[in-house]
Amino acid sequence: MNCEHEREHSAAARAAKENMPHAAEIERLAENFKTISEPSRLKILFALRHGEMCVLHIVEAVGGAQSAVSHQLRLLRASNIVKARRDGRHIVYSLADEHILAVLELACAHLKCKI
Amino acid sequence: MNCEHEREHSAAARAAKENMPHAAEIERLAENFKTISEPSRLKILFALRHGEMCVLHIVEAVGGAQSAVSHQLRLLRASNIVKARRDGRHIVYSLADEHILAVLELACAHLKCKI
DNA sequence: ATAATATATGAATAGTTATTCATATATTGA
DNA sequence: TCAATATATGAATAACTATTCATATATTAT
Repeated sequence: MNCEHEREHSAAARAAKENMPHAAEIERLAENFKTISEPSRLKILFALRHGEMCVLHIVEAVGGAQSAVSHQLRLLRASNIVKARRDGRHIVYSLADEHILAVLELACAHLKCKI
Repeated sequence: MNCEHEREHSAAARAAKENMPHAAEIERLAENFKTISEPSRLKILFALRHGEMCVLHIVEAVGGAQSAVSHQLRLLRASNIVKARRDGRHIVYSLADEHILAVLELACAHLKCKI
């Protein structure tokens, strides 16, 4: 490249290249963001703000088909965004850790929207 | 539904339903997360941690074709995740606000990965 | 053991998206 | 104005994903 900003910005470019996280970490991050980037899955997370719930209660809260919700829960679970425990014939879901809500709140702050 | 947890969890389900953010807000949120859920775009954000950069410097830092980077920058810009200003024949990009890095750091904390 | 309830899953389809290639636009210097 | 540099964009293809439908698995009560 042959850019006049060479002196000003190429140091930033070099630092950026040297400190770039490894591909595997970036892909894991991307995977996680992708998991929370679908409206139906976000709804599930907003629902679980109000406490743990079994699948049919989640279906009640977010709408849609049971099968669809189950598929989405599987993805959320695979990414460790929600956790599940069995209670009798129910599977009770809840948010996996405190980072989840914090990320949602930060994103809402960025968008200046109230949740 | 006919679930034994009716008494225990249905209050949470009702609260979840009543306090569910509007569809438009959820879609805006999802849109934003989707934008930061692709490895190539994440790389750009990690690059811009080190300061503002013009497109060719970003290309240098993250790799890939100029055209691809430009397309990705357009999406990041449309979601107000990066901002751009013209400086001569360059367009200089930077992170749009302090929430961006904060979200990345929270996500990294969740994944227990160091960035 | 059987029926009923709760949840999960495989396959198929329809919709979405990243990348590439070729080209267009915009700015500067000669 | 012309050439060179920097960035953006339209179209096409290939890869991915959400949803639906049908069905499977697991648990409990009778």
